[in-house]
Amino acid sequence: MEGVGGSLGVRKGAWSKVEDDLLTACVLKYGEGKWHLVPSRAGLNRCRKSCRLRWLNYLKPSIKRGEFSEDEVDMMKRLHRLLGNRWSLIAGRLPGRTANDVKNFWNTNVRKSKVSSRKEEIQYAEPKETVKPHSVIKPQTRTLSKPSPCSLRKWFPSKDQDGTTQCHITQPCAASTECNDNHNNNAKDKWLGTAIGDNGSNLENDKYFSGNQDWTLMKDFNLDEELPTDFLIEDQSWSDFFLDINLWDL
DNA sequence: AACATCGTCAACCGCGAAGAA
DNA sequence: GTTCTTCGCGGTTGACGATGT
Repeated sequence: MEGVGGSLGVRKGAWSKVEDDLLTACVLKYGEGKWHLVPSRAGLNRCRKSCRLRWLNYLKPSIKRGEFSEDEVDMMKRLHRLLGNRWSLIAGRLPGRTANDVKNFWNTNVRKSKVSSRKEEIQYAEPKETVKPHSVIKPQTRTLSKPSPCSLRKWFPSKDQDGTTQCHITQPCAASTECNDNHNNNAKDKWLGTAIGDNGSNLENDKYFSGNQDWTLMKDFNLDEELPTDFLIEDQSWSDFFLDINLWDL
């Protein structure tokens, strides 16, 4: 792996202490971001991607080293069941852990243990009752074509007069024409990140899905009676949907 | 001691999304 | 609307140390 790689003469492979020091000094001075400027600023013969990765996965001061605690592993399993291989989202809920750490840990420890210990997998990955195989939640359920106008946290679907599903906050959403099921993955991620308390939000916050005062206590709301069912995927109720993303119930 | 195999984890690659031009 | 650039992500690779034979 070591050596000068590529036709452009950009260095690849393991990082030296000197390179680490240069990169650290650069990021501390200029801050994270603008990675395309980092190699020249730091005086490194590395590509921007390599610089970014080295910082985020190894040099960043907040990174926690050492073994994963039982709690972390437990949380990881729950989140993985919820999110699938969304390592960055999972890592976001594990302070100090990077997506790469989580991914590596999962691929080595958890996967391995699943092979040798089918029992534990059943405990985490399958419902006790043999209903349907539990599918990993992919936020195709209700996503937004653009995250901003619907505001994601404030957004909520309802049926309009002509029968089309629209987004409403306290006022009809400005982007209502885009609020059908045709939404992109980034919005899904942001929405889901919001739903699980990304951005440092509190999972226990009962008002999490609010934005409209009527929805302040979502857990107490009778979802199935009040919400439009045409927004749900087949054979799913709103209760099912919100149940799925209630981490505290996992 | 020598070799083979396994496990870990840092690093690379390719792709898609988003924003700017 | 199209093209280009940048960023961020997940999948994969490969170096290297540990362990087994």
